[in-house]
Amino acid sequence: MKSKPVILATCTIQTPRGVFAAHYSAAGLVRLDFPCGVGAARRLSSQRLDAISRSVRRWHKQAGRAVARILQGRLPGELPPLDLATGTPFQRKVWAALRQIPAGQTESYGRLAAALGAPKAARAVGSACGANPVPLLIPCHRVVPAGGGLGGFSVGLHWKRRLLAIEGA
DNA sequence: CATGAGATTGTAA
DNA sequence: TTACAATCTCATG
Repeated sequence: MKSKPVILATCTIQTPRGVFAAHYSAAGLVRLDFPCGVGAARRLSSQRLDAISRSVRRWHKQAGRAVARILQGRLPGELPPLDLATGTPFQRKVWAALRQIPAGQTESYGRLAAALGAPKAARAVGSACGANPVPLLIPCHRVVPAGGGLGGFSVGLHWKRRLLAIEGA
């Protein structure tokens, strides 16, 4: 039985680049939403921070600081715990590998696949990247096609370009 | 160098 | 079981 984690709180993160939304379960950060495009103000069921548990407040503080730092081209610092219960075993392996790519550096889908012991699963790795629920913190933007170009990005290619530029890659 | 077809893997419906 | 996806590689012109 695979069940989705229960979201306890949805909190916003204000940045010069827009408003992010972070969703938390009892285990940690479940998902990070990017600012949704053209001012289409999507309603967020955010709750008052003071009505939430102590741990969520701490996590949100860490998440907010990490996001802000990354957007400034600095290292994220300490991250909140991530609740990746939604992912399949393969996806979690991919996400774990993503977190080991240092800032300013890029990997190809194919090389990542090889690192996971499945040299021919490049395309599957791409799918797993697209399923990453916590972009930015899990740096899926550092993965590009072996043949050049940018590949794809779930939240919009302009973000991928922007993030890579910020990190100087 | 640009382009296209075929191979290949993991996932959701 | 089928169809799809943020790929790769190799054969051509």
